Amino acid sequence: MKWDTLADEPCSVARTVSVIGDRWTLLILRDCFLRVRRFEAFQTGLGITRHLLAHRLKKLVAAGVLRKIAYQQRPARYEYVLTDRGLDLHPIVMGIVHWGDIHMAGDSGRPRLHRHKGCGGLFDPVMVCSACGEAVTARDVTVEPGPGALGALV
Amino acid sequence: MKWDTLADEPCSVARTVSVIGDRWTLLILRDCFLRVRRFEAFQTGLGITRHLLAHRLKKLVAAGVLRKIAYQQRPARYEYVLTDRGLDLHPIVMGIVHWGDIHMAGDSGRPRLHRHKGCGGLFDPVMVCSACGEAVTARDVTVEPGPGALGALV
DNA sequence: ATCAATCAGTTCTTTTTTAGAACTGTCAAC
DNA sequence: GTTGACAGTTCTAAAAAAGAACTGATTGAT
Repeated sequence: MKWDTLADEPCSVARTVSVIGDRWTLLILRDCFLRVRRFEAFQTGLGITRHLLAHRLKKLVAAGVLRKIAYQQRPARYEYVLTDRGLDLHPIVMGIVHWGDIHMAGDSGRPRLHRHKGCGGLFDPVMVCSACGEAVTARDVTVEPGPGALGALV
Repeated sequence: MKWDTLADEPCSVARTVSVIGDRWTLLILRDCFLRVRRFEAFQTGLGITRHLLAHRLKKLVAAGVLRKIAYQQRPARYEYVLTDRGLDLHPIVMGIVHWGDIHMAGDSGRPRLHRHKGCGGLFDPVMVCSACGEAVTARDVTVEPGPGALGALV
């Protein structure tokens, strides 16, 4: 399988992975949600090579996840900010954070805490069913082919 | 930055990404949640090279996400199944699916549907606040250092 | 008894990607 | 007019992945 064909698979996981399924991309997105916006800030914060950072940012812009906003002219300089499409990745990033908090935090505890502006409390993300509102775990879910399925389920 | 140092960063995203932040690994996990268990099934379904599949499975077992269960002796043959730790990745995978459903499904619609056994309905995953139960979006969240933070926030 | 098939890998070479460092160009401030 | 900030680009070397063939244990068919 070639990576450029991944986006064409009849699978939402494969399609999403074709956009964000790369280690540096996920770390860049983490920084985006932490309000990092500029090339130098990404580069020094992450330790990514400048070459790769330029490449990844370009890809995220092309995918509609980030957009460039000029913050000065002469020389033209841009900030990279999340689009609505990019903001929709928040549950994925929060899910990643939460798994790390639960399974990878050492004795010193979790590195970051999240506060919900709505209620003012510290919180963990909980996944619930859009139909009934109850919390959902892996064992509560069955999968069936949808209209966009082309063939076998797997 | 070397990838083996990623797990030691004071960041739950980096730590989780050190386990699952790779395209093939995410696709393998998708198949795990779809009840794929055997080497040949992963390999033919994904089109991954056998070399890489063996490597990724070994890594996931070492990380405690999958475990090997013998389904026959002579020759010894194993199935790879999700541990509890692996099942906890479900919200991440569902988040990935949901983003693809919303942003990458074409006119033919989403490739797969999910049914909640609890209520019997088709559903989308919704992320809510563990403190108040309300739905949470990116704009509703602020981040602060936790006990495991070693230094700067970003 | 022999042959083909199944399954889970391993081993090789070639190609692609990433790391790491240095370089370019535009401007502002000193 | 020199230095420094910023946002890249361009190299080469090292690492990872692709692609294909091979191993080895066993079962079932001929």
